[in-house]
Amino acid sequence: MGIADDAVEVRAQGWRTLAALHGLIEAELERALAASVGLSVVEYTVLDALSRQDGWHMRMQQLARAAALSASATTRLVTRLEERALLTRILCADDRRGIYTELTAAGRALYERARPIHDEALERVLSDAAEQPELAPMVDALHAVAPAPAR
Amino acid sequence: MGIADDAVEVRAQGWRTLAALHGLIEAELERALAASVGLSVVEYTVLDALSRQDGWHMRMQQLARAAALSASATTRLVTRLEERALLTRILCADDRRGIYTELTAAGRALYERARPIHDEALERVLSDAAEQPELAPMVDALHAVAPAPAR
DNA sequence: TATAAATAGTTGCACATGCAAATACAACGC
DNA sequence: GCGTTGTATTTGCATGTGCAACTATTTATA
Repeated sequence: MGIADDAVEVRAQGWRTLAALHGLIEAELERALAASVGLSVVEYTVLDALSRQDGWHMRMQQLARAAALSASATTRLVTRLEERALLTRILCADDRRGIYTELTAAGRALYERARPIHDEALERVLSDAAEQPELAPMVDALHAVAPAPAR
Repeated sequence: MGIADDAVEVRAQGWRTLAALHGLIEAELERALAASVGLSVVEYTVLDALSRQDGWHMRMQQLARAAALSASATTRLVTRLEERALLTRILCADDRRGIYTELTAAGRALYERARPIHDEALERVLSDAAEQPELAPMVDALHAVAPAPAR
């Protein structure tokens, strides 16, 4: 087995590790958010993305990219959240194909309530994961990403 | 904003990055595997896990953990693969609740055909990702995980 | 031995997702 | 101006998933 094959095997192993950590985190966030505020992880992701726009709206497509969803899934996700009065659709005048979404007051309030739950769950699952030798390097890398742009 | 808040923000940002990279890789593997051998990523994961047992069987539960799926999803996934004659269920004599699964010759053959496709797609998507500054540290970490146990 | 508790796997059901087709609008070329 | 092409979003449909309830078997307890 040459060094080229080794590289392939290392990548495959790394991908399995990444997937494992991703699954672990997502499952824990899912559990915590569902139990406390009745949100799924994707739903939280949308509220988070919108709130990070701070009062400004987002188009469906941006939302789709932020949530890593298809266009159709995004449509229905937004519909769900709209039915719960957490956000509103806003037809935009300058490009009448486009649709903006914006958090309602209730949406912002629920997000504020969800965020500490989310953050604590994330911290919990990451400290757990850091103790598993095969996951630890991935956890370290997660902490070492470039900081978010200033708010 | 204190250093504690910063840590929270760094974790959140790291998690978004991890999720983004995960989504990127999964989408590309999905595309490549579906197009060439008609397998989904989870299906490939199962064949891979079974083949890595090299001739030995795996219980449903181990498979569920390896694929990060629920027990019920695993049942149906195994059923799908069994219907395509890629693996077989084997009732085990010593614990008659348990069910082992094993690759068939066709399953092993398809896996051998899928593996280079998978590995090339993984390499491709990782080199692409390595060029995006916000993803690069994560990609490096993926390459730095502990090597798999010798085969 | 009999009965209860735990474990492995499967099924009913509701639901979120992706793909492809449809709709509505914008932008470009003539 | 008018048709063509491209883009944004939505809907029909098929499918994969998780949860909870169920069956079969093992293990523990009295």
